[in-house]
Amino acid sequence: MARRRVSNPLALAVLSCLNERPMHPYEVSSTLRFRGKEDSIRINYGSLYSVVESLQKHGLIRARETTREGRRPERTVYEITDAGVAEFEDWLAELLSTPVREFTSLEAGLSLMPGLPPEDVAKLLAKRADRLRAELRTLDTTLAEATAVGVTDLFLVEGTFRRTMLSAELEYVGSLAEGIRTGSFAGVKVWHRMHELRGAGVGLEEILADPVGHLGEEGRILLQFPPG
Amino acid sequence: MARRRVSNPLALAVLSCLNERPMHPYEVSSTLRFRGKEDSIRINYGSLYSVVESLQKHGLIRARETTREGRRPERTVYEITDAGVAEFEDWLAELLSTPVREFTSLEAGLSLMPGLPPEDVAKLLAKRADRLRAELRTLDTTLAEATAVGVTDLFLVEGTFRRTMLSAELEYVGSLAEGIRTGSFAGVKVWHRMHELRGAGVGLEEILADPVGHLGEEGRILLQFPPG
DNA sequence: CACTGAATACTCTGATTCGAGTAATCGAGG
DNA sequence: CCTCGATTACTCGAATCAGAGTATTCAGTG
Repeated sequence: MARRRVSNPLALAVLSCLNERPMHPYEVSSTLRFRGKEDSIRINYGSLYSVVESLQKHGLIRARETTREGRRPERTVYEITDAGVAEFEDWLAELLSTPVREFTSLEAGLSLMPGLPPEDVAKLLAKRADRLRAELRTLDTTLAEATAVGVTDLFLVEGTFRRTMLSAELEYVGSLAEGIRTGSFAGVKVWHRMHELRGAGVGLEEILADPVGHLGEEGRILLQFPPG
Repeated sequence: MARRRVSNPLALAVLSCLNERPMHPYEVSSTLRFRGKEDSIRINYGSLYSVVESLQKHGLIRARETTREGRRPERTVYEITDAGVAEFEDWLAELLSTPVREFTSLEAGLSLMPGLPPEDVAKLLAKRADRLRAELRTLDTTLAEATAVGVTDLFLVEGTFRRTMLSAELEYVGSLAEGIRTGSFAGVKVWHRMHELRGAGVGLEEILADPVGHLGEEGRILLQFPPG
């Protein structure tokens, strides 16, 4: 997605609004907010105005008129260009069809989790599971309410997608927490022993220099695959 | 996560390395690469050096010595401070225990998908499903190979997590594509008709001004919940 | 009819991020 | 012994982002 002139998804949302009819930036942001898009696309003023300027610079939108009512700040109404329509369709098609590697904070956390003792990690993950369950409950009631009022699947798609992903995360996190707690998760013993030694004042560097000596045969694995 | 002085997850990875032993920045990056962390944490030089500087500025790490071999650029070796260790543990605990709203590009795409005709979207999503299947195959062989060499669960956790999430996404995307194709997904008819009219030269603005007139009773929903 | 809080409509600045670019060293091959 | 590509070790600048801050209008309240 780096090759697009304007890469912020907010720009796509702007194009989507202007594809409907000309608007001024603030109207774009209110429209998006009203339609609940802020739940799937980060909207903030700083980005909005720089994104609009950038879209204009690249010929994807053009200023139509600048009006001023009373002593209010002036409003510039923009309209989409043909190039803008093409970019909108192409970009949207790409977003839907092409998975991109996204780095989540949980992945970062998991990849560095050996930095905390297993008992702590198990507790932290269990807490996360609780919070995920709470989020899921909220989301479910929101979805149920919307359905009750007659909103169709089409407008709930972001919500149901989020539901799917949250629920997959919950299942993973829950069973991981359990596996660490009960020790069924392979590697917990060495992991635990490592923190025991550290607590006793042995440096990580020392342990890694001679894992078998400090941790027994199970530590051998660290020679090839050091922890994070 | 905005309240942390240094918010880039790369900073956490740096702390994690320095928690092991003092290193110079480039060594940190090689270590992380060698351990495969670049798959879960974005590592790039630009960020690395500014993150290191920022960590130093906030007293979480400190420069230990600056050496120079021959005419090579000089290397500054950093070590973690007590405050740094505390920050590392606290931050890691937060990452593991607290879900944060993350905006994925697919969510953005889904929330704006009414901008393309349903037939196109169904095809694009089917393509995505294919690509997800391919990614899953690759990931599965990687995991199988690692297991075969004796790597324990502990060091495969990022991979198995990614597997879970990919597979949940695949299931959702696959069934969404199918639902749109077959019409079992509620709202497809109106959505299709809208693009038919647009193709015939009717503006979106016009349609939205009188949805029932243009789309029949099913268009009524647009009065309350306009599309994206 | 003065006051308050919400909504309108941006502007500005500092911080971050990215990735291309630079420049030296080292080992392998012809 | 000379060169070529890989590795080491960063530097720099342009672009982007975030979000606090500003200034005006308007609707409702006492």
